[in-house]
Amino acid sequence: MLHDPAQLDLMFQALADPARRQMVDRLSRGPASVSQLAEPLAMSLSAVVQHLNLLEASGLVRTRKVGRVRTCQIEPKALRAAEHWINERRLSWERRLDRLGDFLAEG
Amino acid sequence: MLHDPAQLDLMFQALADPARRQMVDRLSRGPASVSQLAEPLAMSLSAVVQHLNLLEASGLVRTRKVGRVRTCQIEPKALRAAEHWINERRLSWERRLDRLGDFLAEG
DNA sequence: GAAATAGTTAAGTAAACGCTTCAGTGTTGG
DNA sequence: CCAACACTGAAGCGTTTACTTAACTATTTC
Repeated sequence: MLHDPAQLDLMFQALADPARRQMVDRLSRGPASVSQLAEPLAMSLSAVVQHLNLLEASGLVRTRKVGRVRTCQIEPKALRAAEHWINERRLSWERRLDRLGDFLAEG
Repeated sequence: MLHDPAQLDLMFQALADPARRQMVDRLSRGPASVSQLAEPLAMSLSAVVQHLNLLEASGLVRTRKVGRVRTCQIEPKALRAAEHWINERRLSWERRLDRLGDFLAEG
């Protein structure tokens, strides 16, 4: 589910925006309400909610509403999926370089 | 240089587009010319060049022109920087969960 | 040196994005 | 019950993005 390309697409798109990365950064230190997420950002609460909805649609953040406050959490599994995508490509490249090195050393 | 927030911004922005990720994926298997990068993509060569310029500006890809062909390579250091950003946030969250578990286990 | 190749650049366009404001909804405290 | 609180949703607006086409440059090849 997490490795499906559409979800990956949403995740990388979500991470592309500085405000959303700042929100993820804040959430990495612990859960927060929408207002708490909004506090350090120089934009309206409404804008923050829109960013939050994207983050949630991407799977990077899970939220839960109790009473009138929506509490937000990071979803580490989703972060790991994005991490993994990058890691695989980098390793693929580095392994290729290693093989090339071995080949040249054999000469 | 690589951890400067502006560069990180460019990297995540570059990775946000499916076509550009496909190009990175292709390059993870070895160097390629612009035309080779373009071949599997359903868009004009011109569009591919524009994507490539973004990838290069972000630091994710390095290119070098010899004669009339521009050869492209992945820059693993840049991939690692993006990977690292995500990894730090995920670990921060997971460490927090661990401490919480320890605290509850102590009771 | 003419034609094919490989890429570049500029201009234009439609759609997506990131925001704003404003008018709500549901929740809680006094 | 009513005011403050914590969001939510829709409409609108200027900017950026992802393309396109077309005209161009520089290099090979024949």
